[in-house]
Amino acid sequence: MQNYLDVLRSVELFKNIADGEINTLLSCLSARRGHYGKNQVVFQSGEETGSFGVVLSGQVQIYHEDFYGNRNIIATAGSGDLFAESFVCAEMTALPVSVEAAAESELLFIEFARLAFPCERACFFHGRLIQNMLNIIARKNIALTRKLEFVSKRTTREKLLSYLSEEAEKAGSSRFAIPFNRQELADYLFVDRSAMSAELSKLQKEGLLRYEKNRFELL
Amino acid sequence: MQNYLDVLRSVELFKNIADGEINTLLSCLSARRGHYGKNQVVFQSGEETGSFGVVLSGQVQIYHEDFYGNRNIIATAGSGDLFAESFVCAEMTALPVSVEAAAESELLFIEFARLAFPCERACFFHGRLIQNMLNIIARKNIALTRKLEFVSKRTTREKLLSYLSEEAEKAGSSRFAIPFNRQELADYLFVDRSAMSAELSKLQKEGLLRYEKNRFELL
DNA sequence: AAAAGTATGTTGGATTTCCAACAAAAGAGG
DNA sequence: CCTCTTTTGTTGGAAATCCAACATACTTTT
Repeated sequence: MQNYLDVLRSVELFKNIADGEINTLLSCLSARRGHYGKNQVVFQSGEETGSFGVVLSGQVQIYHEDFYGNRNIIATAGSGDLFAESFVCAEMTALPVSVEAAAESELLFIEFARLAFPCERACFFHGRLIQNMLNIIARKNIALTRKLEFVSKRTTREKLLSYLSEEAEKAGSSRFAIPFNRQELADYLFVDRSAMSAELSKLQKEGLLRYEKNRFELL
Repeated sequence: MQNYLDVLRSVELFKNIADGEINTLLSCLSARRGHYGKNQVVFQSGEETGSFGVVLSGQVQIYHEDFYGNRNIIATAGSGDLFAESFVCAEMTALPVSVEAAAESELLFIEFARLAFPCERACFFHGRLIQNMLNIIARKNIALTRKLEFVSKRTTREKLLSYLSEEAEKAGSSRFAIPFNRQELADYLFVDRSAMSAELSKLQKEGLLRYEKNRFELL
């Protein structure tokens, strides 16, 4: 695992755990490592698993296939990210999604039970780990709720304004930068890029907004 | 607290904790109780709090006010529900939302730190509680992701089909009942009720679907 | 500096939603 | 059984989105 120490250090789940402890921890958790080729299936929908994953290198795609066989990409996880952790923490019996390597990937699997229940050696980090996990999932929760607030709006204009207004709030200023380019923002808000671009122009013409690249100002 | 024992029993956070233990637990957590009149503010946006709430009776509304002062209702919590738990578990410094009593309510407040860190008496239930909390938040997470998958679709038709297709999958059958009436479903999918009703008729006419009341069949 | 590639803005027509108003059906209560 | 209320379905016009295509500006590469 030595060669992935820099990645492991950046994994939020291992926050506040000293480098020296990570190896102990991984063996206590009996973490397994696996190598996956591009497009190789990691988890199959319907499968039962007590383990979640950590991406050491490469990238995986989490997707859902509906009744008609359409594949819906729910998320992608890159180096340092967790995947399938919510399902495992919710103690779901069967996975409602599939996971596939989007590129050649090195993955780490950790059993939830090992993480959640103190071991006989009473390793100190179990408490830390479960708290980190709670933190991660709670943050994801907040991000999802936030996004849902934007996309609940009916028009592109309203979506934009609610998004931008919250970015302003977050920045504590009416002038702020956003972490998206136009296409990414459109994807995030589930709208058409060109229509969104047009709406942005309109908002600027109407004097509600000023922008240049990814820097905005609400007026 | 005696008079609320039946509610406390139904609180998911206290799952797998014996009735007899609940009083010990509440005092170990130094839970505070509070009475709120209708429209009284429980938490103010921007406020710092280390406590989350449990609704013992009545109802609270969690909402967000944007740049322009529009109030956005994010959720309502009724008897037995938690509120503000994600923010506290994410260790956010300031609340990004406000909470207000929607009716005369009896609320319970629990400090996250008390819940997460074992006390000097090493009460056994701390581990249980934090695991329950992880479970609750993970489930909410899954529900939010699920909803986001539906509302990410551009047309009412696609939203309906993806929602119904997942309900079918959940039920393990192409015949299933949904927990919403038309208005509720429209609100859930963020679409217009009448347009959705029309789209449902159309789907039925086209032979993709059969329905009656809240019972559906995918074809 | 030229060329290729990427990001953003603009426009018009087809499609879809939204909105408001109304009709029909179902349910609740007296 | 009748009345009142709620739920669901229907319709037409206004508004908004989507889509495709293209123009322009900006970046990166060679």
